[in-house]
Amino acid sequence: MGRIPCCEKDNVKRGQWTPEEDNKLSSYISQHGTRNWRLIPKNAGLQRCGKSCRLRWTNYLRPDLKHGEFSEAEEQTIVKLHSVVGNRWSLIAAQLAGRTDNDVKNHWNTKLKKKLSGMGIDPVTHKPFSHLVAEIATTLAPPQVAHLAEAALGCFKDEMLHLLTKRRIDFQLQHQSSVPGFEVPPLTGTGGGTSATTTFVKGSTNDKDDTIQKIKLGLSRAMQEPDALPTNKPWTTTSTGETSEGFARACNEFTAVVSGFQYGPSSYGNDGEGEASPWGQSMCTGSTCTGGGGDQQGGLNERGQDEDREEAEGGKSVEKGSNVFNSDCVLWDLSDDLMNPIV
DNA sequence: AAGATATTCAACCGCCGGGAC
DNA sequence: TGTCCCGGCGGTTGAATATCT
Repeated sequence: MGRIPCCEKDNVKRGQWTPEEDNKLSSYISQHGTRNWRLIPKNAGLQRCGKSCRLRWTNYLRPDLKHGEFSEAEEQTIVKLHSVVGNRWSLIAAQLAGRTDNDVKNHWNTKLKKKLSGMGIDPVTHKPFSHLVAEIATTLAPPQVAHLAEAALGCFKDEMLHLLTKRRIDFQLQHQSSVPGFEVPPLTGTGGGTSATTTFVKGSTNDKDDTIQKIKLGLSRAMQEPDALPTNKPWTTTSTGETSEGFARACNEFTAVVSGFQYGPSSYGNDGEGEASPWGQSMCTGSTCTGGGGDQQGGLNERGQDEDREEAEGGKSVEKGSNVFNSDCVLWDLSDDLMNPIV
C-alpha cells in the first residue's frame, strides 16, 4: 500500500530558499502560526513541501535563533552532553539557547570531532585513544597485542606528526626519566646523548622520527617486559596474561606523553596566543573520561569495564543525577528527562 | 591565475513515535 | 485494534565557499 508522500514531489521546488520565499513563509507563520505544516506551503503560496517549510523555519527563520560562531562555553556544553547522550542532537540543542539540532550536528561533525581527535580523544567514546587501545589490549592474547600495537602506532603517528609540525613544542619528557622501563634511548638528532630529558623543537624531522621511535620502543619494551613498568596504575589484570597488561600500561604512559603536548602552555586550541583555553581544564571530565583535565595520566578509573563498554557502544548508560559530572563543573541544569536512562 | 582539494552548512531523505480516528 | 497522518529526529548529500598547490 505504501504511505502517501507528504507532498507531490513533482510540483515542489527544492534546493536553496530565496528571500521572497523566506518572506512569504515568515509572514504567513507570524499571522497563522505553525499548526499544520502540510497546509502552510499551500496557504502561503509556496511551491514547497511542508516538511521543507518546517525545516526552513526551525533551522533558519525562527526569530529566536542565534546565528554565528559557537562560543567556547557552548562547545564545552556540546562535548559534555555528547559524552552522556551521544548523537541525540535535539536533546543537546535543547540545552543551548537559540541553537538547532542541525546547527549542533553540523558543528560537531565539522569542528568538534576534529578538535577532540586532535587532542587524542576519541569523539565517539570521549576517551583517550590510548585508553581505548589499552582496553582492547587487555582482552587479547599476546600475539594479537603485537599487531594491535603496530596498528595503534600507525594512528598515533599521524596525530603526533600533526602536533609536532603545527605547534611549537617546548616540552620536556621529564616524567620518562622517572619511569623504569621507559628510559629514552640515546638520540642521534637534537637532544641526543645520555640525558633522559629531551627538548623537542618544531621543524626537525629527526625529532619527529625520534619521538615516534621512542614511543615504539617503549611500547614494544612494555610488551616484552611488562614487569619493568610501574604498577601504580589501576589496570585491571585479566586472564589474558601479563603481556596485555604491560601493553596497556605502555598505552597509559603514551597518553601522558601526548597529553604533555596537548595541554601544556602551547597546547592545542591556544594557537600560541597565550590565552588559556578552558578545553584543557574541563573538556574531558564527564563520566566517560578520566584522561583529560586534571588527570593527565589517562589511567582507567575504578569503573567496571562493562560499564565503559556500554557507553562506548552508544552512550546508553546514563547515571541518574548530577554525579555524572564532577560536582564542580556542572554548567547547565539537566532535566530529569535528560538524566533518565535512555532506552 | 587556475585547477584541485577541503570545509562548511543548508537542505533533503527515510524512519519512527504518537495522536486522531 | 489497526490505519493514517503529522511532526520530529538523525544521517547524508551536495552546492557554495575557502584554502592549497
